[in-house]
Amino acid sequence: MVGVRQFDESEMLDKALTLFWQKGFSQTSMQDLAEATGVQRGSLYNAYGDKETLFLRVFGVYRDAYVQKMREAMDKPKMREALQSFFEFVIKSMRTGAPTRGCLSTKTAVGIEALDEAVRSAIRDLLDEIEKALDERLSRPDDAEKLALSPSDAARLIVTHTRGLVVIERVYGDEARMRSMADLLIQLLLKPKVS
Amino acid sequence: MVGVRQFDESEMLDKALTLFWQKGFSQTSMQDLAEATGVQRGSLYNAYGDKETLFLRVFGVYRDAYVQKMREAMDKPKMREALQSFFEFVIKSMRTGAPTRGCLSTKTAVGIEALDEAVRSAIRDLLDEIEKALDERLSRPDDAEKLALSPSDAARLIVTHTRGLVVIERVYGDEARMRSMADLLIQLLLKPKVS
DNA sequence: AGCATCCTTGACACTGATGTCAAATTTGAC
DNA sequence: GTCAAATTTGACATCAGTGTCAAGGATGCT
Repeated sequence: MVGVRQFDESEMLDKALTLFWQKGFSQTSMQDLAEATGVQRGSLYNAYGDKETLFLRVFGVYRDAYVQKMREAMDKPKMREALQSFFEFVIKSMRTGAPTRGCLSTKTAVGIEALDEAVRSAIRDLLDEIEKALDERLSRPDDAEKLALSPSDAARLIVTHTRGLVVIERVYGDEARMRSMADLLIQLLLKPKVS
Repeated sequence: MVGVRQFDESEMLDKALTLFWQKGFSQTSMQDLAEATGVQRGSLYNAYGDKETLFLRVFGVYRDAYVQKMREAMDKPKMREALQSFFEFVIKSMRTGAPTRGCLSTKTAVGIEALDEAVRSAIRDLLDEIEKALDERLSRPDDAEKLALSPSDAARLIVTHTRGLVVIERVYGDEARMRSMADLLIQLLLKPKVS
């Protein structure tokens, strides 16, 4: 290594993530990123080639952190608590920041029109991971509650539902409403066991 | 009336709607609109002032047509059929075009970052109308099926769920998956009446 | 210390967007 | 037919974005 990178990559990616999350992919310019990260535009182009490649790198950071925290949230013995905690994490994640940042993957999925395959597939991977984590958690038997659907069906339904919450957040900005929608779904999915 | 408009406004709005729906608000330029509608850019500026005002006008057309067709779809005697038909309409609406156009209101809601109040409120109105129509339909008693939630809760949950379907459509482009998610929700909401 | 290599920096070319405007044109009303 | 009012038209000003590049600057290795 001779000419060596002057900036801390991980720090830069974190700051870039904050910005992409806040503003969305299309509406974040390389100039914005340069200002927010303290790294010159030219250096970013030198390191990543173009905006999309940089985004994909940032998205990887986002995804890893997101999935890990989500799994932690769901790691509770009782199924109902696990689901409540899952939704709490999901909602809190969107409601952070001012203005609230929403959901990066959804913003990207819906915002980019010519969703090129690399980005689309990154988002798909994330949703697949979320679904998988849910499926695994829901497959654990629970003494007190019985799932109204198969774990895999329930997992998919929950994934779809969380995507809906994202949109509700954007349109109404009403956290109580989001919680209420989450509770209703849990209520439909879990029936107390009849002994 | 002295200097009179040369273009057919309703025809123009229809074509503009097609374009906005296909490409989304941000990614549709006035130039694009001029080409697609056959009306010069200057004329559009003369008639509407700016892009957002034109969009709001177009969105009105979209909304009226959407709500009307949705109400028609739900106008079936049996609740289950009404819901199936509702979801069929929603899904078909998104899956039209090549590439499929998705959902205009959601694209706009999630795509525009600095969602100015006029646009945000137009979208909110539409979702409110959808919710209201669902609530009304679900409030009709049904001989054979019993709703697992109150009509108003169910209506909101369905609205949220359809927003989720939009995102699934964008990410997976898988119509079968969308139908399956719709069916699962119907299944959870409707229990055959126990006599 | 010197060098090769990579990074950084600022300027640049290019493209495409929005919104403005004056001049030309159309057309209903008298 | 003439006129006034609105629309149409094409050119223009302005701005912001992406990506490129050459020159200058660091820095690890020998």
